[in-house]
Amino acid sequence: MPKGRSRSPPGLQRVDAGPGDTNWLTGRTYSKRFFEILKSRRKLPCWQKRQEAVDMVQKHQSSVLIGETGSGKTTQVPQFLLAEFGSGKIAVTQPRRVAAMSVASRVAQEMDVELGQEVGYLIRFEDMTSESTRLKYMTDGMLLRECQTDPLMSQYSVIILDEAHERTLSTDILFGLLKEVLQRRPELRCLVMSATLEAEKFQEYWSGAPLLRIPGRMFPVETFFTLRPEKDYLAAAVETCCLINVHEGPGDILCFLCGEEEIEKACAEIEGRAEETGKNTLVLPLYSSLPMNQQRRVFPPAPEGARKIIVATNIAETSLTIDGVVFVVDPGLFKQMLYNPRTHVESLLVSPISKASAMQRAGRAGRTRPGKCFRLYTLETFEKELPESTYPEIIRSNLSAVVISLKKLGVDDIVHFDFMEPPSPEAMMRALEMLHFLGAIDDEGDLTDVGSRMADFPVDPHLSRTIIAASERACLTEVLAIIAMLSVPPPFSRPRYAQKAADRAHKHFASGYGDHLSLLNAFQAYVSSGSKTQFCQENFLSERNMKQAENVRKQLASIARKAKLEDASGEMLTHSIRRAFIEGFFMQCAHLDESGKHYLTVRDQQMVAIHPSSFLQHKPEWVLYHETVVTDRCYMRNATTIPPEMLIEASPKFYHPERCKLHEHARKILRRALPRVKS
DNA sequence: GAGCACTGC
Repeated sequence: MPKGRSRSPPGLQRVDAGPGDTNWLTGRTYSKRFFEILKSRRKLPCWQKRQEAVDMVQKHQSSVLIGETGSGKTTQVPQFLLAEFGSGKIAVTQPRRVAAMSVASRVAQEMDVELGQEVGYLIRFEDMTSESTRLKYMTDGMLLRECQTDPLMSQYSVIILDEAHERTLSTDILFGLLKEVLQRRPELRCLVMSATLEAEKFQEYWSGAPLLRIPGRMFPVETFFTLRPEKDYLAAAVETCCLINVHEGPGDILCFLCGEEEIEKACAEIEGRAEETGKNTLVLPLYSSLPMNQQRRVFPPAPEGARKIIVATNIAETSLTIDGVVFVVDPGLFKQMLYNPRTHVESLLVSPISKASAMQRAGRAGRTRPGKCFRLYTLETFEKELPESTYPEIIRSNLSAVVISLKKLGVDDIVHFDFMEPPSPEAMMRALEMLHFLGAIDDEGDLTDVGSRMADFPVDPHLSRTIIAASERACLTEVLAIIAMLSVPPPFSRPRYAQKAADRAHKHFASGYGDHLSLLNAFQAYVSSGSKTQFCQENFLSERNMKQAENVRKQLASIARKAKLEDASGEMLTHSIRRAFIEGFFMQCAHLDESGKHYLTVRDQQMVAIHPSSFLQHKPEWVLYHETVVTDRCYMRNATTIPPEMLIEASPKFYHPERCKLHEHARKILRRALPRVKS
C-alpha cells in the first residue's frame, strides 16, 4: 500500500502526476528525472489514446491494439493498464530477451522505481523480479514455461502479448492456451499488441475483439523500385551502396543481405570501391555470429565527414536498431528455415521477404530524419509476389517439441487445439509418431511417465529422451555437458586467417568415437582451465558459446536434480554415453552403403555424408547423427560411431536383421553383429 | 572436404 499522502486520483490519472504528487506505487516523492521523462512521454502518440486503450481492455476480455513504430505502445500501454487496474500483476511478453530486459529497465525509470522491484523482467537464466513486482516483462517462451506449473496464469490479471505480428512459436501456442484460460477466468484480460497489418486476422481469431489503432511517429521514407528484376542481387546491392555513397547526401546506409559469407564479400567490395572514389567510408558487417565487440561497432556515429555503411542480415530488421540510418538497400530476400515433414529434413533457403518485412526494413531509414529506401525488385514483384506476412513459425517447424509441451500442459486433443494457423495434419502426425517411437506417448496418445519427465527439459525431445536414458546408465553429468554443447551455436571457431591453426588446436579435443565425445572433451577442458578467456583464444573456441553451454548445462542439471534423476558417473563412459544417445536418436542413424562411399539413413534411405567439420577421420559402418543440414548435398552434423550390436540391443524392432525394413546390405552387417548382442 | 537466417525454453 502507498504510504504518505498522494494527491493523484485513482485510475489513469495516476500516470500523469503533477508537482508534489507522490509515487502511487511506492509512496515516495517523485525524482526530478521522473518529471523530465514524463514530459517526453506525454508527447508519444499512445498518450492521446490512453483512455480509449484502458476502456477497451476493461470492457472486453480480449482486445487488439495496433501500434505502429514509435507509438510507444510497449512502454506506455502496460503502465496505463497497471494504473487503472490497481491490483494484480501484468505480464508483457516479448519475442527476445534483450527487448524484455531493455524495455523493463526503461519503464522502471519512467515509473521512478528500482528495476526488479515494482517493474522487473524474467528471461531464461535471469529472474529480475521480486514479490513486489507488478509489471513483468518476459520472453514469450518464459510465460509458456510458467504455464507448466500454473496453467491458469493465476498470478496475472492482465496478459499482454506484444509483437504478436512476429508470430513466434511461443506466441502462437500462448494464443491457443489463453483462449481456454479466458473462458475459465472471466476477470482475466488479454491484450494482443501488433505493429502491422493482420489486424483482421487477429480480430477474427479472437472472435471479434475490438481494435484500437495508434499511429506511429516516424519520418517519411521515400521508396524506389527497380524497373527490371535483378539477376544478381549481391552485385546489385554492392552497386547500389556505392552509388548512394557517391551521389546522395550525408546519412548512413543499411544494406540487407542473407548470410555471413556474402556479407563479408560485399563489405570487401564496397570498401575497395569506396577507396577508389576517395570517399571517407566506414564499412561494417553485422550478423549474429559476429563477436560482440565487432557487433557493437555499428552503433557509434561515424567520424566527422565519414559515412557508415552497415551490411547486415535480418538481425537489423527487428533485433537491433541502429540510429542515424538514412538509406536502406533491400534486395527483398532472407534465409528461412523450412521443415519438410515428409522427409523430416530441415533446410535453410533463401526466400523472398514479406510485404510486412519490406515495410519494416524501409522504416529503418526514417528513425532520425526523412530517408530513402532502395528496393532491388520491381513494384510488380512487390505487389504480386511477396506474401503479406512471413509464414508463422508453427507451420514450418518440426512439431515434436510443441506437441510434448502441450501434452504436458494438459492439452490432450492436440488435433483440435485452437491454433490461429493450424499446422498440417502431416506435420502433426509425424510429431506424434516420433514421440511414440521415443516412448513419450503411449498407443492412446497419452503422455507416459518418461514423456512427462522429458517435457521438463527445455530441449528437443530426442535430447530429453537421451537425458532420461543417461540417468539410467550412470553418465548423466557427461551427457548433460554434451547436450549443452549441442544446444548452442558451434563452439569451434575457425577464422579465415587462421584455419590451419584452428584445426590443429581443435584436434586436441578429438575423440576417435566422433563428435559427441569430442564436444565433451572440449567442454571439460574449458571448465577446468584456469583462464577461460585465454583458453578459448589459444584453442579457437568461441567464448560466448562456451559460456552459454555452461549456462545451459547448469540449468539442465538443476532440472535433473529437481526431478531426482540419478547422477552417478560409472564405468565404461564412452559405451554408456553412446548407449544413452541411441535411446533418443535410434531413428537418426545411417549406415555405409555397399560401395563404402555413401551413407544411407535408416529412416528413409536418404543418401547423406559426414559433414567435413566432423572429428570422424574414417568412415565407420554405422553412425548416429544429431542433425542433417542441406546445402548442395545432405550432411550429417555431429556424428558418432555406433557398433551395430548396440543398435540391435537398443531397438530390436528397428535393427533386428530379420525383422527390420532396412536394405539387404545393412541387414547383412547386422546379421554378423547378432552374436555379439547382449540380450 | 565445406559452410551456419534468427529467436526461444
